[in-house]
Amino acid sequence: MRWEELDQEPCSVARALAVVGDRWTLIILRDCFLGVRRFDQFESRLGITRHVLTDRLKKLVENDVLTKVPYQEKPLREEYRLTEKGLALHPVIMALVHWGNTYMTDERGVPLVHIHKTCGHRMAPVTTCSECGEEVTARDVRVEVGPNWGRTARDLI
Amino acid sequence: MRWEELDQEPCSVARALAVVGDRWTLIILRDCFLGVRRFDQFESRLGITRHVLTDRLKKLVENDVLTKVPYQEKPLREEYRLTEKGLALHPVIMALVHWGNTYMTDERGVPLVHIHKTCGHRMAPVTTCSECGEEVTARDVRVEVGPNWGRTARDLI
DNA sequence: ATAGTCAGTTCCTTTTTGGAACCTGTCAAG
DNA sequence: CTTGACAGGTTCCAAAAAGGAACTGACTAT
Repeated sequence: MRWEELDQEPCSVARALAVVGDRWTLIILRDCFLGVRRFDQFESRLGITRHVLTDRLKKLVENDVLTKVPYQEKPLREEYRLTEKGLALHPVIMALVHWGNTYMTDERGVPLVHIHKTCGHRMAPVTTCSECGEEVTARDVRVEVGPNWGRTARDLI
Repeated sequence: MRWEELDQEPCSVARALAVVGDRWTLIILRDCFLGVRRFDQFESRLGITRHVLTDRLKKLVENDVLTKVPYQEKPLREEYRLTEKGLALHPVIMALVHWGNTYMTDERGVPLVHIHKTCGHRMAPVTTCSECGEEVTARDVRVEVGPNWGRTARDLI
């Protein structure tokens, strides 16, 4: 399988990763969630090369994760903003931050903390079940193939 | 910034992505959570080239996300299993599946569903606050730099 | 008139993938 | 005792992607 064919796979992870699964995209999105919106801000913060940045932003716009919004005319300047689809990636980013905070810190402690505006506390994201509200871990979940997907060789083991 | 320098960044997302942020790693981990353990299973399911697979598995073992466990001797054969650190990535994978299910499905509907063994229902992952238990969205969270991290140019905007 | 800003594009080099073939140790069948 | 299969790689080369630096174009400020 080539990387470009990933979006046709019968798996939501594969399809999601076809959009956000490359080296720089999730870091660009992290910055979006921190409020970065302009090309040169992304460039100076990330140290990414300009044409890779151009390419990734274009793909994110094509996939409706970001939109270009003009913030001035003459000359036309546009900034990149998260769409609803893009905002919906927030749980992914939070889960990554939490994992990094838990397993990848050095002697200086956690670099970033999340504050829950509603309750005011420093928080960690907890993944819970939409049906019963209990916390969910890897061992509590079974994965099944969706109803309209025959059990093909690649669906499961 | 080069990709290899990412793990020194003062950001947990960057550090997490230094380990799992490349094209294939999260798809390999998806398969790990589905129970795949052996080299040739990964290869045939993913269609990944063998030396890229070798390299990714090696990096995951080096970063303590997977361990090699012998399942036979003569000849020695080892399988790859998730460590606790690896299992802790489950919320990331679930969040990606949920996002893919929400935004990337075609007319055949969702390819994969999660069943919560504890309550028996088909579930969606909900990210909640560890302190107050309420659901958390992107707009409810403020990100702050950790206490031992001075506010350097790249920390925030 | 000169310098600076923003958002790219172009050109060229280095690194990383893709694809296929080959290797090694062991067992099992004919 | 030769052949084939299997598991888990390694080697080789061509193609694709990323890194790095310079250039462009449409302005604005000094």
